[in-house]
Amino acid sequence: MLTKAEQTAEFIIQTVAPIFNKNGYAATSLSDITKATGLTKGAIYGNFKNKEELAIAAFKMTEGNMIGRIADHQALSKSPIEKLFLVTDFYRNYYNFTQEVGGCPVLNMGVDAKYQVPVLFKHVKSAISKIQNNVAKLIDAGKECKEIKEEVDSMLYAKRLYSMITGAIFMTHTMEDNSYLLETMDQIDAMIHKNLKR
Amino acid sequence: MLTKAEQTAEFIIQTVAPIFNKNGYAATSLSDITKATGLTKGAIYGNFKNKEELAIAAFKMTEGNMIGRIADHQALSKSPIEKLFLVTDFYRNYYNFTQEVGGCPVLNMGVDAKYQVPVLFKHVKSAISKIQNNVAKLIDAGKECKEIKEEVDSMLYAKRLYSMITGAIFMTHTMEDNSYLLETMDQIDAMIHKNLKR
DNA sequence: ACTAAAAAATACCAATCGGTATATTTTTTA
DNA sequence: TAAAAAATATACCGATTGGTATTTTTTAGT
Repeated sequence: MLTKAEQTAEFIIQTVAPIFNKNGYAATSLSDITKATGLTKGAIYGNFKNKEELAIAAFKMTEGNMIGRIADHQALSKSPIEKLFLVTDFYRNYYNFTQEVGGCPVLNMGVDAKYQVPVLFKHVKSAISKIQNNVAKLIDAGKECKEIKEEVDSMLYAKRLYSMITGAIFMTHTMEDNSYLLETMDQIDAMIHKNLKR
Repeated sequence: MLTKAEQTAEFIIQTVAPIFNKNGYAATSLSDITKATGLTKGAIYGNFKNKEELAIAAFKMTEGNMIGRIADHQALSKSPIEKLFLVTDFYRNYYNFTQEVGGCPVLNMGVDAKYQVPVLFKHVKSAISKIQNNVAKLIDAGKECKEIKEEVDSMLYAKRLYSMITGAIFMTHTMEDNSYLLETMDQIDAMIHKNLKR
């Protein structure tokens, strides 16, 4: 059973995560946080050391949730190459998904935290590495079960894939046009068929 | 001849642009601005209505400068398809180029201004449109002089191209790894050769 | 060189910032 | 159910925020 404090901490994180994600670290004030949660500074600082720690906790929660959802979606197939297609399939709905959390946390915090919140920025980098490594492992697994060409550079394609995805996320969010995301996923699927599939 | 005020305004913009670009709008304070310029608030507010107007002026300057450099680089060839290759060539050096100005203004401000500074955000969107339209026009010109296949959707490819570029910019900046940019430009060049070239 | 106008510096404003010490309330345990 | 402990609220802190009114300095025209 969760203690009261654990419940409150979780509630604060859930409430505050989209605010940090939308507005960025500096533009999110303690009064934004107390207003949104209906709690006072006492409750906030009783559960978190300071604003930075809260922002990091919020990012980690959103990131974990996101990675969890990708993993769940990948579980729909046993085949590595099919899991790859399920990744693009996941990102096809990413515009809707990110509306609830106020945009892509990796993109937003990658830009926002870089010169402002170095510790948070490290978490962003490690989130990117996680996702990329997941894709690279998928490609390697695909090689082993003869679905994917032996000669493909798995890390190169993992980086290509995630770079294209991130670009599409930025473009659909700033141009408010989902076609970037959809188009890019088609493009990636074609790339998988042409360059990876054996 | 420029008046004193015009000189000062220009100096302020030049000094302040990289700061806004790095730190974002909210995280750039008036004291950051006065400290960097060596001027006082009186001088700042004598030349700009408020912080927002200054941030917009700074973005427009950096954006104009960037677009100007792309245009200059494109001028190295008369051939539309060669100009396309010169675009990727430009972005191959983008990591160095953006170090001086503190990152990519379109990416940084696109993320930063979205929920914070709507007017600035509009300028970002229009900057993206400008670049994309430039690429689309290049493709159209390439069709007319029989360098590029008649059937290619020029706007589709312009969007693809810029989306990939932006993704690469984000990735090299946050992972601090220039290979994303270089790799993506190779990938785009290959795409031009395979899908666009006649 | 003198003067009018423009520009920049100074001094100030209320509001808000992140954070803390203390008091009060709520929860847990005996 | 009473006491101890945990959690939350209150009240406050100095520093900083963006912005303005006023004074001083600098520039430009004659």
